[in-house]
Amino acid sequence: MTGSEPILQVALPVPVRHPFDYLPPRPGSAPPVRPGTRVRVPFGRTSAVGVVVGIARASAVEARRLKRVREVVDPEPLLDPAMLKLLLWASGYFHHPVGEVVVGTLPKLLRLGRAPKAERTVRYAATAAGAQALAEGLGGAPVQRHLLGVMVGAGSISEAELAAEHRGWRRPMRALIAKDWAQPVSDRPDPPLPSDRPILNPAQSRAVEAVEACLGEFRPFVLDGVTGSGKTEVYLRLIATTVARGRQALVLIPEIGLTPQLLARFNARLSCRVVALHSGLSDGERLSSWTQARDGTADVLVGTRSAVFVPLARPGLFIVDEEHDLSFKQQDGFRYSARDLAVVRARDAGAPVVLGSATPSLEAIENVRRGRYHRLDLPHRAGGAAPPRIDVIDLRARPFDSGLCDVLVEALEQTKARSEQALLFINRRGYAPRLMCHACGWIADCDRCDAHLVLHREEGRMRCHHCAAERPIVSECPACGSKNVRRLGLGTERVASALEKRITGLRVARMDRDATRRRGSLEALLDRVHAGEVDAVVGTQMLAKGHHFPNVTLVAILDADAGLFGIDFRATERMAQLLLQVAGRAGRGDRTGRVLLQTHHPKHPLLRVLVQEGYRKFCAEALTERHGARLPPFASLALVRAEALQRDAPQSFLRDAEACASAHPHPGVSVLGPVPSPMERRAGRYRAQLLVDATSRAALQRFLPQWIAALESLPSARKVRWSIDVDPQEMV
DNA sequence: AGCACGCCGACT
DNA sequence: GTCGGCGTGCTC
Repeated sequence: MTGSEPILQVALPVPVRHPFDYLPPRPGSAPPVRPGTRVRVPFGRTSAVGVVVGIARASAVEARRLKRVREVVDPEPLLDPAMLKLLLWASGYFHHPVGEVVVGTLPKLLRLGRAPKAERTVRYAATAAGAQALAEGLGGAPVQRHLLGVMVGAGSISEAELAAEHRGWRRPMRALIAKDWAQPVSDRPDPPLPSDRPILNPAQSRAVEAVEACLGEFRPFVLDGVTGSGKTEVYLRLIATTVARGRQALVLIPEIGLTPQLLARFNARLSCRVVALHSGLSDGERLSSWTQARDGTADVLVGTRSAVFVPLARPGLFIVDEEHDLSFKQQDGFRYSARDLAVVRARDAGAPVVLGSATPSLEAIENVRRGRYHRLDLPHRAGGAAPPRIDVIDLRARPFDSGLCDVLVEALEQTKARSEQALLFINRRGYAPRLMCHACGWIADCDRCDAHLVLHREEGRMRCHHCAAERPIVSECPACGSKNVRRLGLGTERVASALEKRITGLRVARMDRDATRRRGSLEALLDRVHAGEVDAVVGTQMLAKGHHFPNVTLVAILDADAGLFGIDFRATERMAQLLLQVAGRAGRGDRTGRVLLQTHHPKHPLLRVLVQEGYRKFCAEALTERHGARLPPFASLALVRAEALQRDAPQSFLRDAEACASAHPHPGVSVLGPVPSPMERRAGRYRAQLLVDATSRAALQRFLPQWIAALESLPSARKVRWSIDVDPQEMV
């Protein structure tokens, strides 16, 4: 169909792989709508906000079925060509519907059609009278005096900071304002003066100089720095230089609870405007950060993976901290890799990208070997602290109780005697991961998943860690009536309570998702550890991630076996990274640390190489293995997952999918499966998967588009929910 | 994703 | 006789 009017191709937030064609709002009249502009369009029986992604001269849809754009939302395109290009590229590469990518990654308020707007943050400051009243110790309730003190100390304070000081701050603030002791101040604060810069060590200087020499051109760097070697300091210098040259920096960080600490450090050190984007923000705050980054009123954007989709007015530097971290890959819906997209963005923008980690991913290491990425080493801990000693403890030869062997107990007692602290790592929350009848072998299982229920003693419940199921704890076997029901295995709760019994006076804290669920409880726990009110912390993954505990000199990994025999080919890589990240918590400051690693497999080759020869050697061996097995980074994978309430539906769909692939073979592409997922039933649904193995990204991307089109028209596809995961990180 | 249409069970 | 269950199909 060819018409005289242009056709607007509009991405709408629906799971449909193509954009929808519309006619412009008024024939001829209004200025032409450019790509990147939001429009409100009639859609089915309702209306929707979408983004114009292209303009065509003709449409494949019959002219009489074309509707007209109802309203142009943006006077100027919301998304610049660079961001639109990235989004369309991501939609194509990860094979996710264009509307869910282009519209779905916008902040909620923009999705709803609101104008981009930098929220004016309201701040409060003490008046001169207030400061005087405080100095003279004049009346006022304790909370009022506290808030007054904070305002006098900090100059001014935002609503968010006030909420952190005191939850019900509004009423006392009103009282202070009524007495003319405080007043709202409208404008944003002046950027703080940078505090003193630490002197860089030679390795840090070399890293900074190497990247600075490339500002203004695309160059990927891997900043390989052991824990405590001062990677953040390198970032700060690079950001300062970038901003001084009039450019912006984007810093991606993993999804962990220490964004506020990192932001505080950035704010204290950078004399420019830093905004954040993470899960703790309100919709208004998200819109504000987005707008400031896009308009260039902010110089630095620090955020978790979704921040990779925020436009920048003057992009100059991209940083991905802890690039090996899994949280950069979205695990549902639009399964993108923020780390890889940051590299694509840097290339498009002609800017350097720095991928930092103490334990770089095998992909990053291989890219260095091929000369595509440039490696920067920070081999020494800042301040010259010695690396921790790692002792492998053979559990086979030794009695141990609740995960605590004699060597560990003794080490804990010595640590406490020296008034130092210990971290104990166990990758399972709850009290015991199984409840079993000793008489008949019955085990408490989830009804809806292929998983055991985990006993949570404090709550008095058994909970499934894969769905919402929970039940009260039974003391009698429901199968045979025996009272001999035993709690098997270890979780953080059990280890913590065993520790308290075993070592009298030991002050134990727990750090896992259960213990830190409440807002602010993680911060409170960290404060207690820093204040020395805790001798030992028992925790999960969370412990591994970047918290600074200067007084910790002992780290124990209670069950190093868990990751040695995983089904996922990446299990050992993950295990190695986790071990080193946890071990990195030991011995900061001027004290040497010690790491105890409990295992039943002390001779396991992974442990031996890792402990005796280090991460580099481990990676070299792992890469040799991957090369032999033709696995990533020497191959490119995609995973099709399917799930359904009927047991056979996922497998029969995937068998049809496999048949489609075999009917049209592609060079360099093979399809393996289908196989049931490692946990076949989850939340009441049966799941299966099909692996696509290609010799290269190019081969994979040549194969996928037409194959996916074929899958969409399979009758068996309508009996399942299916999705495709390009470059899958987890095979679950 | 919404939101309809469309045929089969328990209620006024 | 209706209200409503969620299977199936479409949205330019």
